[in-house]
Amino acid sequence: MATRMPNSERSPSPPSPLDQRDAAIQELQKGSDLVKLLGEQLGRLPVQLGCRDDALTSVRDISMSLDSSLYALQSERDQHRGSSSGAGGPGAVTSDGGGGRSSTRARRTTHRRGKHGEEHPRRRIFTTTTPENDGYHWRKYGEKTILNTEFPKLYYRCGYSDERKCQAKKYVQQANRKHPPEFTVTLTNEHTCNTLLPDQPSSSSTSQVLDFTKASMSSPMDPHADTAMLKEEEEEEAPSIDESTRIMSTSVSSYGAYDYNELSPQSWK
DNA sequence: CGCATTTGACCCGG
DNA sequence: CCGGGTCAAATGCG
Repeated sequence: MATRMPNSERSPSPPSPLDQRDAAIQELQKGSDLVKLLGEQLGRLPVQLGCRDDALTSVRDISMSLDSSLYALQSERDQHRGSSSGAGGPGAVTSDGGGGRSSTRARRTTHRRGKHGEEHPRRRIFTTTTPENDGYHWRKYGEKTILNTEFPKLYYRCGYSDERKCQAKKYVQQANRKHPPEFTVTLTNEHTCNTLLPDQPSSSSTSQVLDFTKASMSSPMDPHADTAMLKEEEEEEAPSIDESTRIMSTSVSSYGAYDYNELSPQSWK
């Protein structure tokens, strides 16, 4: 467990001359996150406001734009840094996966990925509080407890990966246990299927994912309203986990500076 | 009854 | 050898 990043202290401002592109990426990330937050805030507004859905639509639009720009920039930087390969992508897909305890196990001699260095697929890492509704259908295919982490990592894959050959994957891991729990979401392989789920907005059923069916919610906020009770995602762990709560005491709420890990096995602990 | 999730086993890279 | 990622049989839910 001596595997620690030599950089025990992450400096917010790297001394090396950052490209304008990197700066733009950071800002875009921040903007994307903020927009997501805005979307949540909007979503929690009373539906009675007719403009709410329109606003949500706009927010979603903005988010997608930001995401696209971010993605493009990151791809550019990625291939600039790594090899000069033009991103062939997972063209040859070996049918065999990892598991399969069948007796007949053909050893996969073909190199799945990772040529000579940095050929890893695109990887977008960000944090959000609502990993469930990003507009895609995800199918969970695994869950693993990561060392030195408090919460397990959940592995999702595009629901149409079979028919549409969509290799998009998504790893979700709870970052902290605060009440608006944040989740670190790692998104790999852009969606090749354009099967975005029915848009949330529109007039009709507004309760697609969030069940406000019985929530009267006369008042916008209840003083004791804290148990949001996420309809999915993340288990509630055993009640024996306490340890010392000294980790990450850096501020509560208010996020002026986010910590974006980029292809680095960094951990909070 | 069909589908998504669960969960232990397996495989691979470091 | 260990840890992370994936598969696929079993189970639960609609």
